[in-house]
Amino acid sequence: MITMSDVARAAGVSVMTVSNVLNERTNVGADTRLRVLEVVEELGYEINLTARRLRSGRTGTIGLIVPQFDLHYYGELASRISEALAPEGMHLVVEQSGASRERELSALSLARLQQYDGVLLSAVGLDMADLDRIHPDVPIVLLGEQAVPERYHRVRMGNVEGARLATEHLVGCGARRVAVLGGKTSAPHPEMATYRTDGWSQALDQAGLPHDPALVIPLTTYSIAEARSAISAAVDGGLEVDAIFAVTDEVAIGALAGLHDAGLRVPEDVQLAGFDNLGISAHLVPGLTTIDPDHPTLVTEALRLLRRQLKDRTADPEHVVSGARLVARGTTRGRSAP
Amino acid sequence: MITMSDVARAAGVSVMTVSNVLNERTNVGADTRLRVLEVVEELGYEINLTARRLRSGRTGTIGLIVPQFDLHYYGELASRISEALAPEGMHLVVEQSGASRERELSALSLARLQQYDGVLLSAVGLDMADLDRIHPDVPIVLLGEQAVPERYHRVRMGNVEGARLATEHLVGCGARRVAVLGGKTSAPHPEMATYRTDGWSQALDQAGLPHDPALVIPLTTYSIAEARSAISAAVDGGLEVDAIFAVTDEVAIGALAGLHDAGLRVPEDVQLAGFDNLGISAHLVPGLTTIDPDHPTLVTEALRLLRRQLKDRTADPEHVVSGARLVARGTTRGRSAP
DNA sequence: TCCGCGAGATGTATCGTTAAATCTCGTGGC
DNA sequence: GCCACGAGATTTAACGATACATCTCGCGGA
Repeated sequence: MITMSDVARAAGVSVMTVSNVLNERTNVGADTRLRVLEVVEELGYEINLTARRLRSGRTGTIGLIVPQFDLHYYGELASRISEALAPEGMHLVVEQSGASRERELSALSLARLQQYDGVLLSAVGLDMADLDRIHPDVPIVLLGEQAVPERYHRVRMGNVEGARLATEHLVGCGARRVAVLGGKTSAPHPEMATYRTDGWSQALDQAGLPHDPALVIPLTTYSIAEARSAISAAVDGGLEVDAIFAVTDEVAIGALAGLHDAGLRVPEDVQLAGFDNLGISAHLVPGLTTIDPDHPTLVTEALRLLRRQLKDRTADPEHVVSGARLVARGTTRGRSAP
Repeated sequence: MITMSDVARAAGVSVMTVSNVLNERTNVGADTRLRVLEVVEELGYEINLTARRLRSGRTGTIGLIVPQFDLHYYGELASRISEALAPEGMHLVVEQSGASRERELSALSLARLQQYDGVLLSAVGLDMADLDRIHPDVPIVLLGEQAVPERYHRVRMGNVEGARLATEHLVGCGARRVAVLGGKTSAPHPEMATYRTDGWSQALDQAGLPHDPALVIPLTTYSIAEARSAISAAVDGGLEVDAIFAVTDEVAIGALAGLHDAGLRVPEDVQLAGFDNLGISAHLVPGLTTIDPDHPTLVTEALRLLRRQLKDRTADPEHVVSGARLVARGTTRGRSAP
């Protein structure tokens, strides 16, 4: 391994001068700078980021912690963030916390957090108390829906509003019995599913429709496979619905398959709406009606909050909520979106 | 920040003893060990991985570099690898190289590679010459299909064989004009698309079917959206086919939508087969016939090759090819898979 | 002539940990 | 009673970079 002192020796200057050149600091003569750069090139020297980090604290790397790589939502999120950071010379690495409280806590250990200049955390397994226990010296922005202590900076979607829009749309398209797939009416701590179920519930109230508890179909992993079998089972079990609000697009994809298994047509027999507006959702057959949570704003805002903390550790925490917009497609019988 | 010497002072021992305790080394008395652990707990001390890495070289972290987070294949890959590493106490972080040569090279800079104990590289933008130029001191295993210098350890799928199986299956189900979506007949360097096109081509030869160059529909990003519009455009342009072999499932999903746009039914008018057996493929409507590249083996073998290099830097390079298996589902008219 | 100044370069201490060498005893063999 | 031995603990010197203080000069002003 070639170090800075190898370069310094070869260029006939001090280590400090090499460091100054590479960090574009002042007080280096033009000719010296050139000589150093030549030698760097010639020896193929590259800086040791570990050493720099230990000494200076800066890493140039942002960490994103997500529950699962293979939920499409997180893949898209990671991709967007990575692209947004690239032009600033920052660099994203993604870790999977595995959706369990235990692994999420381990991903949030000081040891692991220290490795980043900042962390974007999309937690699901942690509750308020866990988050309260963590006092990292690294800027963190929470992405997500669960309740969090005030001191955290945070960006989230307009869950209740979005779910209400989706459900209203289903009702507006003639639905009278709207199930919520992945719904959750009570939980020790509010989270994505409870908020979206609230929105569903509000829309039903507003429309004067009853909400039969049988219409809430719970899920635990929110995977396509689980959603599919849940829907199949529900229909086989005699559940009668004319519409389904799926709490995520991933779940809606499973519902599409499950309804097909049960011999029901979408949207003729049962209408369907999701939430997230995944890239794939526009390309399903039929196209999935869904809620667009305004991904670009989510990303922009999350990075803005992060940069703000990077500049000023004591910046006041901010909670940002992105707007929700309905995207009507083939799984519902309404007119197309504007 | 609390350091080891804070712990040492509080426990009335030397820093080295704390280090010995935390690293479970011998020559520490039982009572001393307990006292140290108590103090660690009490102060909430966590090791500084950066310092450890600088001194010892070990990081406990494996890097996975993929072109795009939002291609479903890579999300699933990352998830599988992450789960496989967890029980060994190793830890996966994923980076996106953005599919461009430039960004891929930057992800492979010594500086970035040094951060990991080992690297799994799923490169697409790099050619043989680029890979030949890189001489990292970190164990690398290449995952993927392009031609690579002999000295690299590598795991890949049975591309040609798989593509042949898929195409044979289509032909066996009565297809006579089989297009290859995402196909590429010539390229400066062989890659995923060329190998799979070769397999398609072999199957046609074997069946005595001509391969009209118009049947090769090229793509550049292999995204769902691109595939969809390519198929729409091809059909609108007068292309007549009774089957499509899509080089990836992602592309097949786009084809499904594109065929629907063109008013063609699957599998009645046009049969369809993909490659990769993504998680979602079983849950499309109709279910996607595809090639299963044996993901578990791919992951197991990749990690085996990595561990082998971790143990012995000079281990002879190995090239592993996983087996391909047809999974017949609703997009083709054959009997179901065994 | 002398001093102050600043550009250009260097020296030194340090970040927090670990490898390797060293020190300190109590014990058992002869 | 002496010495070898090894468990238990400590000391020392890095790992490769950077922050900060310092040094050297040539030059212009008093």
